[in-house]
Amino acid sequence: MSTAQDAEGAAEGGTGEAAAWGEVAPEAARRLLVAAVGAFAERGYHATTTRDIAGRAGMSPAALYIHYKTKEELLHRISRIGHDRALRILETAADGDGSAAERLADAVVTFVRWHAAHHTTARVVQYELDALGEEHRAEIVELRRRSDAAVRRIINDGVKAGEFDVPDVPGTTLAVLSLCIDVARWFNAEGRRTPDEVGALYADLVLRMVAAGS
Amino acid sequence: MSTAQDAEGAAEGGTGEAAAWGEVAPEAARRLLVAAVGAFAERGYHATTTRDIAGRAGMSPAALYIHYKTKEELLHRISRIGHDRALRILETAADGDGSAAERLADAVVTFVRWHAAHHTTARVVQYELDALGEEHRAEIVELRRRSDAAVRRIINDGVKAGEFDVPDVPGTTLAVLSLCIDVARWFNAEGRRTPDEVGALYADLVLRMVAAGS
DNA sequence: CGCCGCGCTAAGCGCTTGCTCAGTGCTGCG
DNA sequence: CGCAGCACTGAGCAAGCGCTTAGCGCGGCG
Repeated sequence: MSTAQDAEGAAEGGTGEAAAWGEVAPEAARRLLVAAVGAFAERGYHATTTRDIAGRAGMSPAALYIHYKTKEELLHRISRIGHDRALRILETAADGDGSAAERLADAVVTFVRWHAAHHTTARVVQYELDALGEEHRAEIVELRRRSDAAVRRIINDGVKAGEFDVPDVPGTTLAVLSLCIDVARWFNAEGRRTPDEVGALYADLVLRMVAAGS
Repeated sequence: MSTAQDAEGAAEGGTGEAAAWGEVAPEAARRLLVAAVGAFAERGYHATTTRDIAGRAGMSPAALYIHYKTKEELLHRISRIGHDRALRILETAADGDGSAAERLADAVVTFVRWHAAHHTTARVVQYELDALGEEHRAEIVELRRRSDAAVRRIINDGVKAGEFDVPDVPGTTLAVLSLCIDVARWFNAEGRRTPDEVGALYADLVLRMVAAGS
């Protein structure tokens, strides 16, 4: 059985922050992107200067503009890659072949673990949407719509199969995604919980929300 | 029986956005504060200029500095008032005299309804913490710690009374608060759901999370 | 060897930012 | 009426912003 964990595992070989961006080339562009993720996550997009990003990447401010047209394009690249990964996690789980409860638990465990393990990236991806330009934001919003659809599909399947008791499917879908996304806001790498622990806790809570196994 | 709804009701007479800031005087200072809430919620603190705020309040940029020392003080005032209100809602519910399930439902309904009805204010209050200065942030963090304690107290009471089945009380407390807070991010006044509907939906979901009545 | 092309830097342009200050008009008191 | 007090404005300062441009150093090719 293929699980959403496979999607997560296949997406990145290592566990470090930079290792997750292996697909970005050339190396200087990747360094700038990783620097931007760190700066955006720490201070927010608007409070981050191009000098800040270039400095973190060990380059002069002008070097940024050889690889990216604007500061906003950097944010768009980060947001696009992050949303692609998030969507793949959820669609892989939704397309799995277990019961609805198994697929929902798989989706939550993997989605939450990614938000916790990559909470700096996730914070930028989830909370800096408004800083994107009109067209870029529209593209990202479409990806989010598909993420919502994937989770709703699992819950709908569970209701039809009699596994779940969910009076308000769209509302519960929204709440589940909201709960998982907000992990990026509060998760602290120095805290007591590991990403795996948070994933397990949240999967349990979400299964209770849909009243699975009652 | 006194409920958290009383705390919410007593805090503000009307339903409009400006009516919620009745305690702020004089009138010009209140107008500036309401303008700042709108601008911060729409574009974020760092993307908002003092000219923006003054313009919305129908004043010149310099007028802002008669009532507030800095732009950051404006944010602090908003954050302080909002956190006070949120804390009062949760503590009133926690100190109520119903069962743990009733008090938890009361807390969630009222807390969520406030986040939905005042989602512009709540967005600033919940998502612009990092923009505060060192000392101001420490003051606000303490209020948030007390909010967490209020919710944890209700859940602990429910566990002791045998009403709830909660393996991880701190983790579940965190999840409940996170779920409610994130309402401020996605709630849209033009959307299909009213604050009351979201409050009722969320109270149901949270009671399921603590396995009340199983 | 000579020199082309590419990645990068130093310097800086035009503009906006948070914030200041001298001065203006209006309100209320004698 | 006269003037003091105060909320407020017009103009603008120093600093910092996103971004541009001229030119430098260096590796590869004829």
